[in-house]
Amino acid sequence: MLKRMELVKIYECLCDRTRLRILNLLCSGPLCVCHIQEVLGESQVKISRHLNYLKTRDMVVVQREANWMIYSIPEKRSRELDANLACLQDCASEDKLIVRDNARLKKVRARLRKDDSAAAAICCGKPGKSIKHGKTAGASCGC
Amino acid sequence: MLKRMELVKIYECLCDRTRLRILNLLCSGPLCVCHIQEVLGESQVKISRHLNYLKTRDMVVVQREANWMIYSIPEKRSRELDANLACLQDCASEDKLIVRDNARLKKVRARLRKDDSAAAAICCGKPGKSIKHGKTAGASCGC
DNA sequence: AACAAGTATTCGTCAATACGTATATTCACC
DNA sequence: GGTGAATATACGTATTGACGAATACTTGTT
Repeated sequence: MLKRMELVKIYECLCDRTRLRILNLLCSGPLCVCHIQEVLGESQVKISRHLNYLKTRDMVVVQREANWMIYSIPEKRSRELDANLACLQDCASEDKLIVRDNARLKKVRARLRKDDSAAAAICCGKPGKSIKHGKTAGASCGC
Repeated sequence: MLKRMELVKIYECLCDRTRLRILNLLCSGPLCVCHIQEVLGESQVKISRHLNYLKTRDMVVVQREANWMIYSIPEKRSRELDANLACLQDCASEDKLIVRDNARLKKVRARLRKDDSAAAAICCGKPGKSIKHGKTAGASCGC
């Protein structure tokens, strides 16, 4: 009956390790599910479910890009969300796991920047299989 | 098996409305249970249980003062806790309930400062009943 | 239409938490 | 030792959330 206060909603999203890691990643830009999955090393179901949890609480927004769902932190953010994400970014650097995530993400992003088609081969198709995408820009998920 | 990361532990404490309100109050100084109870307008059991939750997670420390248990934010705080409490203080002013709590707390504290014995009559004994405490400093819980 | 890749949902289960009621504990004072 | 005030704990219950396994959905390609 009591409307959950905005702040509590934010903390509910942050109080799970996996969601915390996801939000930390998204702070550096939009990502598709498979990249989040790759960086965190967690199962697809787990990632997807936590993303849904975040989405229903307006902590992230989604946008379809061909086969891929690109998740990101919303452009318009409440002051509370902004402050807490900043705080998270500030504190997260103390945590080993987060640091590792950031390092992995950096590699992934570098890989994507370096070569779009190579990126596609890894991101949007398993290595070893020859998947070619036509229309989609650069044949990558674009995140 | 996985040690809960410090940050998650903090967010777990913050993700409940009542605990959030309690921590907000304690940010302005130590308080005994009955004062927290008075300000929040919640049952004693509820307050006590949430305080215990916070205590077991090292978010608050306790000190007995005669009949009263004085809860406070620990002197030594992790960087994460410091940052998040600051963030909380910053954000909390947006929330009506928190604002109301702060106003009520201000009144309580003013009342305590004004007259120690009067404070005792309200804080540590129900008004109308004549309870006299001897030894305890000022006959109040001292928070 | 069939297929494969990326992602979401359903189902069943298990653990954690929130809360009210009742009861226990601890302390100061008589 | 008994009493009352302040606080904590036990018990029962309802809710929520996390997770794995299996399955469904959506889209682009052939």
